[in-house]
Amino acid sequence: MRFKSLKGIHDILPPDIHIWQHIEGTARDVFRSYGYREIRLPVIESTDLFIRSIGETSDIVEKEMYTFLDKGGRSVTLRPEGTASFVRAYIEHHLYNEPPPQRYYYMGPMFRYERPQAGRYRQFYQIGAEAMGVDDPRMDAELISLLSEILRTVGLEGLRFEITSIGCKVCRPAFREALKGFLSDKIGGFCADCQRRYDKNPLRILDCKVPQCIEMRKGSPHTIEFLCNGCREHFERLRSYLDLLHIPYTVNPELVRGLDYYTRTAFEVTTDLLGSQNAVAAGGRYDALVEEFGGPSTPGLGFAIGMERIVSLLKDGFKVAEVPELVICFVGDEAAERAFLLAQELRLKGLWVETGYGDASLKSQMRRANRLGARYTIVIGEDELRSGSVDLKDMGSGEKTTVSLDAEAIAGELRKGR
RNA sequence: GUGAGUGUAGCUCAACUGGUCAGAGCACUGGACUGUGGCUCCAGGGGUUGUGGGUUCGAGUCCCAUCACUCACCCCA
Repeated sequence: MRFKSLKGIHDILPPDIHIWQHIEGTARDVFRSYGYREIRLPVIESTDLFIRSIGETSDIVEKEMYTFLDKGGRSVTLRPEGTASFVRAYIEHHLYNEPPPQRYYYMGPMFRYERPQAGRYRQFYQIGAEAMGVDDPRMDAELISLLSEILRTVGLEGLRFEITSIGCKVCRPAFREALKGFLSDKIGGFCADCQRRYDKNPLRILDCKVPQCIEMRKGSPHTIEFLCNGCREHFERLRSYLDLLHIPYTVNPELVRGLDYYTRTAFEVTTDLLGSQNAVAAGGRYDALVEEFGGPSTPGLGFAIGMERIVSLLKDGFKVAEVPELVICFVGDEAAERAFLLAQELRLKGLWVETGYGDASLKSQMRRANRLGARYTIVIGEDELRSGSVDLKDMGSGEKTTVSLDAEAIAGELRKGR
C-alpha cells in the first residue's frame, strides 16, 4: 500500500456513512423548526483570528493548531473550531443588521493537531449552532433545548446535561482572586500541571482529573458564588426556563471550558459510554466576542456537537443497508444489450437497478444479486427475448411473477411489491 | 508533548519453550447443479510474516532501530 491517510485523519465509508447522513439529516430538520439557517464557512482562516478568539494561553492555540505559511508568507490555520470563523463572517457581512436573533448552523470538519485516541481525531466533524443578538436567558434555554432535541431525535438517550455560569468581565476577576487565595497555601501539593495553571489559568485547576487535586480542591470557591447581580439573575432565569421546558440538567460548578471567549452560560453534554472522551457536545455564551472583533457590541451563544462521538454511540443497532430493487441477469450477447438498455430505462424512473458487465455465468450473476441483497431479479435470455415476457423473482420468497419485458411494466410491478 | 500495548492473506485469527510454520475460517472466483441466489461439498487465486539491521547452522518466533496503528495522560467535540 503506497499511500495512507494522515495520522488521526480518516475516511468515512459505507455503512458508517449512513449514520452520518442520518445525523446530518435529522439535525437539519430540527434546526429548521428552531429558525436556524445554514452557513458555510471556510476551513482555513488567518491564524490571528483563532489566537484572538480562543485565547493565547489556551491549549488549542498553544499546541494544537494546524498552522503554516501560505505562498504569500501569511500565517494561516486550519480551523480548530467554528465559532471564531462564524463571528468573523457575522461581522464581515454585517449580519447583525438582520432582525435578531440571527441564528445559524454549520457542519463540517475541524482540525486539531493532537495525539489521536478513541473519540479524538486530528480531523473531526462538528455540527455547530450560533444564536446572536439576544442576551435574554430564554435564548440560552432555547439553544439548549435545540441541542437536546437534536440529540434525542437522532436516537441518543441517557446523556447528561451539565450547566454552569462562569460570569462576565465584572465578576470573574473577583472569583479568580478568591480562588487563588483559597489555593495559595496548598498549591504545592497539587500536580505539576496545576501548579503551572495557578498563574496561567487558575480556573483550570477546577477541571483537573488527578485524584489528589480533586481531593485538595474540595471546598474551593465556585464561579457561581461570585456572580455579579446581572450574571446571577441571568443564571437563575436560565434554570427556571430549562425547568419550564422540562429539560433535565445538573449544575456543575466545576465545569470549565477550554476557550477563553465564554461568558456566563457554559454547558456540556456527556455520556459514560464513550471511555475517556466523554463530551458529545458543548457550548456557551460569548457576549464580548463580537465587540472584541470590531463589531457592534452583540451578545451571542452557541454549541458544537462532536460528530464521530455520537456516531460511535449510535453504531450499535444502526443498520440501514440500502439494497438494489432489481438485478437484471442475462444470457447471451443480445440479452446483454437488452439488459443494459432496460437498466437505463428503469434508472430513469428512479429505481436502483444493477446489471452485469462481463460474461459471468448466470449462476454467478444470481450469486452477486443475492450478495447485494437485491429485492428482485429477472433473467433475460433467448426465451424472454422471443416471448417478450420475463419472470420477476422475489429474492426473499423465491416467488416468480411473469411480467412483460418492458420498463413500464417492470417498474409498475416493483413499485407494487414495496 | 508523555507513557503503555500491538503489528502474519481483503477481514478475523492460528503456528508449544527459535527447527517443513507460512496455515484456517470468512470473503472472492470456478465447479458439482448446459438458463436461476441462499445450504452442502470440491477446487483455485491471494502473504518478500510492517520495514531495516543484528544474534544463530536456522527467526513471525530473540535483540536493536524505525514506521504504523491502538489505548491512556494532557486537553477537548
